[in-house]
Amino acid sequence: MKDILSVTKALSDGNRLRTVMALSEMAELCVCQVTEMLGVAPATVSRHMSVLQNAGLVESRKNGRWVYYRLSETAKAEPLMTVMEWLAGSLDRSAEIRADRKYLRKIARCGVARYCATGTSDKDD
Amino acid sequence: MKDILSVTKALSDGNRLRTVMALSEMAELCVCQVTEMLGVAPATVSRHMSVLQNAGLVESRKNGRWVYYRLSETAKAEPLMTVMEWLAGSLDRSAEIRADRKYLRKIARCGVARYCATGTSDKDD
DNA sequence: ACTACATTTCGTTAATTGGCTAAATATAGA
DNA sequence: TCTATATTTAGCCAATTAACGAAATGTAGT
Repeated sequence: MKDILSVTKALSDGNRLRTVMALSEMAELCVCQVTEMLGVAPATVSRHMSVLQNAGLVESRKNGRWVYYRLSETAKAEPLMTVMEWLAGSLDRSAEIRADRKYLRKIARCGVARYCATGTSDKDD
Repeated sequence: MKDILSVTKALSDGNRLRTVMALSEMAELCVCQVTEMLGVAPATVSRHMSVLQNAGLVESRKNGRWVYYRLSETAKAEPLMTVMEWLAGSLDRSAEIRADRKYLRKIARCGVARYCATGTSDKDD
């Protein structure tokens, strides 16, 4: 039962839910992008990602100074995918998730490295 | 997003997860049966049931002194059912859930009213 | 080696939560 | 009405957790 609980607990936090939804949109995100999206401290994001990773929901890939997270193969495989799809379906109507999506597209446009290096935020545009 | 969070939060506690699994087995259970199964105070069970009810996962029916809880129609309808099935599939291999099932059959045998009235437990048989 | 930056780990704090007991509420039966 | 039982609510306490800042770790470039 512990395995299941680690998954349901991982999905029981709003910021982690937003992150999972973002990853189902963007395929891959580095910590600094998620940090920007959520508007919390990098250390906080790092802990959230490790919770998601321990639950088996995401996998990571290191590239230089950056660590990219993506939905895990397990999470994309049945039957966990049905859960993800259910979340996606229900959350499509969420204003918060919609705002995240729009913002993520903006982040993606300026490129990860450039964004991280400058640290500038266009969130209030 | 609050709706989704209320569901994932409801499922992020071990005792509530055990209760949901029990309800997917037994169709209906009164608070005292769940109390016996979980081995916690009745007040604690009552609070757990209200969390599940607020999340829309269970519905209740009052009969005399007893309140029976069952999985809600919403919970049994798609797409939430896929989540429940996923939980069921994954938890089938859980020793804790198996023990609960066995114990619930014993509770069911002696009848709800009789069980609640006597308050005797056969848990250690 | 030194600097700069991304990420993680550590230590602390405030908020949340699951548990209990006690008290309140509701119902069945003497 | 009075008693017994089932459930809920309220109040409290201990454990968990999400957040932060500071410090540590790791990597790229000078």
